[in-house]
Amino acid sequence: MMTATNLMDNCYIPAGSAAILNSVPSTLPAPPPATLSGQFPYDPPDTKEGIEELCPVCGDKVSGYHYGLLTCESCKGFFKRTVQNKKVYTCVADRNCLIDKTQRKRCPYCRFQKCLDVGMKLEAVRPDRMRGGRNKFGPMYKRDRARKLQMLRQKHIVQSHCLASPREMAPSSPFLPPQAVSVTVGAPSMYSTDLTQVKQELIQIPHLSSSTSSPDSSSPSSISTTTQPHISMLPQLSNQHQYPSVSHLRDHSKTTWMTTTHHPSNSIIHHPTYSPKSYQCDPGPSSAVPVPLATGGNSIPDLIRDLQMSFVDDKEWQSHLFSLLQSQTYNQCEVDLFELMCKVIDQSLFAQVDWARNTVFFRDLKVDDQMKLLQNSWSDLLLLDHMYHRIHNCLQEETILPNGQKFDLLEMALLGLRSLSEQFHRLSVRLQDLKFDRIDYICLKMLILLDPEAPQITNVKLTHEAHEGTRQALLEYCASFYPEYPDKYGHLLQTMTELRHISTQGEDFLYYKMLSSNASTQTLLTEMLHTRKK
DNA sequence: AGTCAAGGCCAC
DNA sequence: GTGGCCTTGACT
Repeated sequence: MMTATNLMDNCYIPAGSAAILNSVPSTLPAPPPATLSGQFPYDPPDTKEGIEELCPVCGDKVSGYHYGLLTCESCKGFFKRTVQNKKVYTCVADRNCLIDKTQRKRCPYCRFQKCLDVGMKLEAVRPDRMRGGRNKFGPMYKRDRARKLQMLRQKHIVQSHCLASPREMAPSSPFLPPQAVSVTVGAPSMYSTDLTQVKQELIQIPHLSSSTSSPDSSSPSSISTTTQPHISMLPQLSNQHQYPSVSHLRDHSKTTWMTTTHHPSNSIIHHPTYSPKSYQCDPGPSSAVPVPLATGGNSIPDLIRDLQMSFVDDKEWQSHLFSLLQSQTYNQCEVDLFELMCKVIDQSLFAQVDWARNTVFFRDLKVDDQMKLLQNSWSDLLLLDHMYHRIHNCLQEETILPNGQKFDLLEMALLGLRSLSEQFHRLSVRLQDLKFDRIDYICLKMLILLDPEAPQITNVKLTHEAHEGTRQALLEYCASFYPEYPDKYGHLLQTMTELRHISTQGEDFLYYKMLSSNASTQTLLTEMLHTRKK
């Protein structure tokens, strides 16, 4: 429950975040109707046209930048009153009330929650109530205006080009779907339709709260704990924690977390509209295993067939990644890239948890052992995922976020340590030389996860048997399908040693960077980092 | 002097 | 309590 005393505190944790974790998200305002700019496409758009948007909280007309982003006058006033007067609201329903122009007055609790969700900044409300003047957000507003104008101009250029030859149009980033280049005006129209659809597909998916950033924040210490919980894949946990901790997972698991059956939507988030350009180089259906012809009539070992069942489609993996990035930057003028990286890694960890708990062997282990195994392997798994998707699905090194910022995907895979990229590339080349395929990837992930030497696991026997079984299956597979690579199996295992070498350095880097930046310890990521260093 | 994002005012 | 309009004042 939101309290008066912690409202202005930097560490304020929105009361609704936990509740929203497993509730139906309130919908974003409906996209504005498709309209044609008067003289489009012959006149360039002006600045004003660029901010003709709808309030991200209620969908009313925007009156300007207020507390960090473009909102309407009423939400501005509401946010100000709430923060200044330290209002405490409660929701009489399920903390997931629809907030739109006509219903925004019904539930102040959900309205304030949504204000925080979309990125309104508590710190922009002045404690001293001083009038007039400018605050630190001024430059951010300016950049955002410039960026919106530029995007609008680009859109007009692309649009005119598209009208001339629609088939030649290609999105410039995963966040700019072909549909975005519709005949509409205003930035939200470029994304809100997509997000609404995404959110509808996520109705069953529990939420994770997350942070927005201040424009000048260069370290997580300046994170304001407002949330953007619309898109997430997390189990609901404590009210007290912005993020669930591993220990929470442990407790919670006894009721729902580890015992729930796998639902595809829990780990697979469809992004309905965009299509990353990286797929253009995808030679075929990514979920179809690129299996070479077996010699001597051999078939894929049964175990591997079972393992394949728990793996999401490759395209959906990327789709999920870009959905996360999009949701974390939607309607944000500017985000702190380090903070964003940590958030995405953190949520990737939950995806990793979700995947692992549905895999053979692992699901038979006790929760404590499951946690130990994940703590032992998460960074290797993250790195291997990126490496695989880079090799087979043309995952880009970097991407342009919806707000125009550049985000380094490779740096994220390296846990922030960009200097490891050369080692990463070398290892990628080695794997490519070994004809590293999807089954190799699946087996290696399992071998990394089911490490019988992981510290403090109790059921060493089962873990060892699982590891041995997988190892044997991979060995058979390599021998049957890649006879021309006599020691493919052995080389694959060697690369895993190198993989760990890279991920360990990344972990060290991230650990000390987060430590020195006084980051929140209430994320799964920080908990994983701390656990490994204990 | 103009801009615009803060806070304030007050009819509803 | 809400929300449209007003006042303020740093910044350009």
